Amino acid sequence: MSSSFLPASEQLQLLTRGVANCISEKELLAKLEKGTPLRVKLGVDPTSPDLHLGHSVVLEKLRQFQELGHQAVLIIGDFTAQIGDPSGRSKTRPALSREAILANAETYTEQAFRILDKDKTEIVFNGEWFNKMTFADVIQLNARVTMQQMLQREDFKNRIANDQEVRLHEIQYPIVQGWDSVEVRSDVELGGTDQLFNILVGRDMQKDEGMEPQIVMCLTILEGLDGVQKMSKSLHNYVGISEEPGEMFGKLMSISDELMARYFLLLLGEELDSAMHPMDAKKLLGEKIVARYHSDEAAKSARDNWEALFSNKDVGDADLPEFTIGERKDVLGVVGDAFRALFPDEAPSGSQIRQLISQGSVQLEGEKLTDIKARPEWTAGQVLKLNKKRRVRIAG
RNA sequence: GGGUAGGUACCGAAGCGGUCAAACGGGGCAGACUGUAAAUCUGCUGGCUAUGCCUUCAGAGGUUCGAAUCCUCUCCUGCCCA
Repeated sequence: MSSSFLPASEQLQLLTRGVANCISEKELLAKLEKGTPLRVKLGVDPTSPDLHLGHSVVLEKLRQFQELGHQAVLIIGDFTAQIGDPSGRSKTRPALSREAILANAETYTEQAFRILDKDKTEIVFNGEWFNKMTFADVIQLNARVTMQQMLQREDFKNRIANDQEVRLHEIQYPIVQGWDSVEVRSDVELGGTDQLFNILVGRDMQKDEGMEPQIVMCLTILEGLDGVQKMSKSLHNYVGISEEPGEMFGKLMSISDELMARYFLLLLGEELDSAMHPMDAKKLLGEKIVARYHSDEAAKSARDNWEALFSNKDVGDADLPEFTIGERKDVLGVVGDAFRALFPDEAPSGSQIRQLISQGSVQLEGEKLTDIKARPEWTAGQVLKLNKKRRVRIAG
């Protein structure tokens, strides 16, 4: 068994690549040298059903552990999700219903296994132990940490400094999450740098229980498409890992050059080739990421299609969703119908559509349609541009 | 429990009887310029069957020709004291 492991020092080198914070490498090396599979914990909150590239950074690291022969322990925080992780938050999180959490957990794991090796992953729900606790147990748990420790956290400190509320259940979060480490007897815990505090609490609790404390491994937080805030669904700056190839590629093409370099590093583990034209580099990034979650062919065609649409403006044979003109033939009606039919999730309001039209965003074969009441001759095969990202082909 | 400051659109924040769908900033969207980059300039940013109509300024009532603005009660939050 142990013979199948790479030498500990080699493993260490691989594992610490791209890691922002490791406490401590020395201890990790010692654990690796034992030659037995390590239990690597990753706690996830099923608060949002869609996994995106931001989550992928840490999942990729976990997979790396798996590849080296270690045991991944994925904790679904069905219980903790009801508290809501206050990390990096300036406000209290809304609590989720039990049903929503379970449904999210389902889609979450399904997506996580696009990255992780399912056969080498142990999945546990932390409700398993927390739901059994009595109030007395909870008090006991709370007795292990001090108020001062909890208040040391950035998030709380900031909120207090800004006269914003901090609710008591929120300061329970690190305690609860830390206890997970004791329950699963983790050797290593992964998380974003914003999880440092939480993970350290787990380490303390293990020590308290007489266990060998877990290694803390924090990965850099991936910025979202805006390049400023962290990638998150609620900020609408994310690329979902199960998004369509074209969608993925398009989103990645809209990022800034600066951010592109970060993505190369954090998502691909590569240094950006500065000799490359930024545009080409970005296309390469897009292709590689699409290839990772779909296929090489999908990546190639996403790129070709994108280039046809946006670079060459040769819309002729680009692959576009087809829209069949309905009852309404006026510009306002057609644009509204097209959004509702093909992009219902992002359909703008009537007023917003009016704006798109009057501001020249809506174009038929490159010609701006600025009159909402106009009734152009809609001909099959023509390309109607709705907004910056969306175009449709008029169906016959 | 006492005192005190507050609750305004996506966020921050003005407004304190009419000219308020509500200044300003951020964010977002759109156009020009580009590489669907950045920077810059410009416009827009409650909804609708749209030269008008409807619903908003924590909630419920009230005063008034007229309220985000005044009064009453209720709910919520910060800070100080206990």
